[in-house]
Amino acid sequence: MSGASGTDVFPQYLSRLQAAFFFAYFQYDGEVKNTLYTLVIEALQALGVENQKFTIEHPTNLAFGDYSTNAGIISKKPQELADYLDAHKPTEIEKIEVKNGFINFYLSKEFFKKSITEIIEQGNQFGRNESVNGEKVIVEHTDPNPFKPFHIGHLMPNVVGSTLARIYEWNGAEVKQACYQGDVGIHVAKAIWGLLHGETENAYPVGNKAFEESEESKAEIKEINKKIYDRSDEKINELYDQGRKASLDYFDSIYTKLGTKFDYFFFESETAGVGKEIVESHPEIFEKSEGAIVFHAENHDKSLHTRVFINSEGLPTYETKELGLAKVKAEKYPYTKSIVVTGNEIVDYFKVLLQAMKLIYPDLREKTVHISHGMLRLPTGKMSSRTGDVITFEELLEQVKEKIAEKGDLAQEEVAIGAIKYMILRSNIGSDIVFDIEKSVSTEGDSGVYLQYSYARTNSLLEKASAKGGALDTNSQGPALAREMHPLEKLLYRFPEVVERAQTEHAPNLITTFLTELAGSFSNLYASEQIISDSPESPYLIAVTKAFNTVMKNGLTILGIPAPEKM
RNA sequence: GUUCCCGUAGUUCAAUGGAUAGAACAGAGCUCUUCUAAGGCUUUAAUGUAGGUUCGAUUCCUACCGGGAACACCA
Repeated sequence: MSGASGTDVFPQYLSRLQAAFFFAYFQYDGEVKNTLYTLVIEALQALGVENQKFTIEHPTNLAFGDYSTNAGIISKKPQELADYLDAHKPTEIEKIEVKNGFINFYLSKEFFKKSITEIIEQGNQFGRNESVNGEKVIVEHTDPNPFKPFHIGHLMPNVVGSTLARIYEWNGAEVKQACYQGDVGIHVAKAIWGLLHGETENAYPVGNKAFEESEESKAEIKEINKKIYDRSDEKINELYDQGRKASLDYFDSIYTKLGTKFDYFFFESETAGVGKEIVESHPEIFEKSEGAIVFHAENHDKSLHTRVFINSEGLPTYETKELGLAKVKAEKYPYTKSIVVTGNEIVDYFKVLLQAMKLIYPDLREKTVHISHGMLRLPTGKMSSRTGDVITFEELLEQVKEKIAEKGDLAQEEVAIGAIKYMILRSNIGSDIVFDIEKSVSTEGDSGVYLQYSYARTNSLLEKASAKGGALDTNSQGPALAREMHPLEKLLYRFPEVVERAQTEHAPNLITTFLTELAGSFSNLYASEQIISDSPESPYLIAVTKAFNTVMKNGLTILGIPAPEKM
C-alpha cells in the first residue's frame, strides 16, 4: 500500500538540518535507525554518490546483524561505504561488516543490556508510543443484528476491530469503539413473523425460510416490515420491544466474555431517518429509477456500479443507513478518523457508499477508512445466518473448552478465548480462515496457548526467584561474559516498532507473529539455561525473563488475549 | 460476462522489492532424578504456469490456469 516515499527513501541532497526535520516524523521507528540513516547519507556524500535511495531495516535473519542497509549495493561501493561507516560508527554499534553487498550493523552488548533495563522500568507502558498522538479515532465493528444469533462469523469483526482499537490506543490516539446494530429491516420482520407463528428460539430462521418459500408469507413479512418502521401495530410493537431488549442483553453477555467494551451503540432505527433525509435532499446525486431511488456510481468511477438507496417501498437500504450513520457518529464524537470493520463481501458496496459520501460530505469521506476482513469458513463451505445453519459463539466456546480440558484444568475459559482469538489474529485481516475445531483451534505449537504458557511459566519463575531472594539485576555479569547473546535479548527492544507498524499497516498479525517468535525464543532459552541458579549470571537471566514477561503481557493485552498467571 | 480479492511444504498460516522463503500441525527420530513436557532438540517437505520490469521478484506489471466474492430494491 505505502508508496515508494516512505521512511526507507531518503534523498541524499537534503541537508542535515532537513534530515533532522524529516526524521521528526519517524522518531519512534527506532533512534538507532535514525542515527544510521543520517550516517549513511553522510557516508554517501563523502563518497560522492549522488541522490541515491536506500533502506535500513532489520535483516530477516539475526545472522546478518541487527540492522542492515542496501546502500552498498545501490552505490556499488559497499566496501568503501562500510569503511567510512566503521570509522564514524555510533557507540551503539559494535561491529560493521559487508556480506553479499549488504552492510550489516551489529548492536553492542551494552545496548541490549540497556534495553532490558528500559523495558523493566517502563513496565506496562513499554510499547506505547505517540505516533498517532492527537488523532481521535472511532472504530466500528462487530455489528450483530438483534433478533439473530451471535454466530462465529461475528467473531472476525469483533476480534479484528477491538484489536485495531487497542493498537491505535497504544500508538497514542484517543479511541472509541462503536457497535452498529440493525434493529430495523427485513431480517427483523422475518423474526417477528416467526414470533407471531409461535416460534421463539428459531423465530428468525423460520421466518427466513417462510420468506424464501412462500409468496404469501413474503408479502406478510414485507407488511410487518413497514409496520415496524411506522409502529402502527400494537402487537408487533410489543413483540419488537421485548425481542430487541432480550437480544441486546444477550449480546452484552457475549461482549463481557470477549472483553469488548463499546463506547457507543448506534441503531439503524436512528440512522435510517437521517440517511433518508440526506438522500432526499440531494436530487442532483440520487435519481429515481423503477420506483426506487438509486445512485449511479459508475458515472463517477467506471469500476463502481449502481446501487439502490431507497427501495420502491420507500424504505432506506443499508447504503442509506450507513450514510446517516457517518453523520450521526461525527455529531456524537468529532473524529479525525473513522474506521469501519466489515466482511470483505461488501467492499464493492462500500466503495459506492464512499463515492456518495465524497459528493455529500467530502470531509467525512476523507476521514473514513473501510477495513474488511475475510470469512470464517467451515471446511464444508460458507456459514450462513440466513438458514439458521450456524454455529453460535457460545457453542464454539464450549467445544474449545472441552478440548482444552483434556490438557489441563487451570484457566480453561481464558485459554479457550485466547485460542480462538489467536486463530483469527495470526493471519492477515483480509484473508479467509478455514475453521476446523479439531485442527484450527490448536492447543499446541503456533497457538494462543503457546503464548499464554510461556507467560505463565515466567510468572512462576519470577515468583520463585523473588521467594529465593534472587533479585533481578541487569548489571550483573550477563552480557559481559564471553558467551553469545541469546536471540531473545536481541528481539525484545523491537516491540514498540512492531506496535507502530501494526498501526500504520492495520496489521495485528505482525504483533502475533512477533510474540510467537519471542515465546519460541524464550522457550529455547529456558530449555538451555538454568535461569535461577547460584551462577553470577543468574540475576541477569532473571532480568531478561522479567523483560520478556513484560513484553508478552503488553502484547497479549493489545491482542485482547487473556494472560493467565498460572496454567 | 464485467469488476474485485486470492493461489507458498501433505495441511493451516508467515515473509516492509533483498541475503539461506520462516513457523505450526501431520510424518521420522531424540528429550522430564534439574526452574511448568500445553515445552525443547534433530529431520523430510513449498512460491500455479509463461513472460516482463529490476543489481535483485513470493512481493510490482501482462497473459493464462485454478479458487472465492460482488454485480438494483438483503445486509
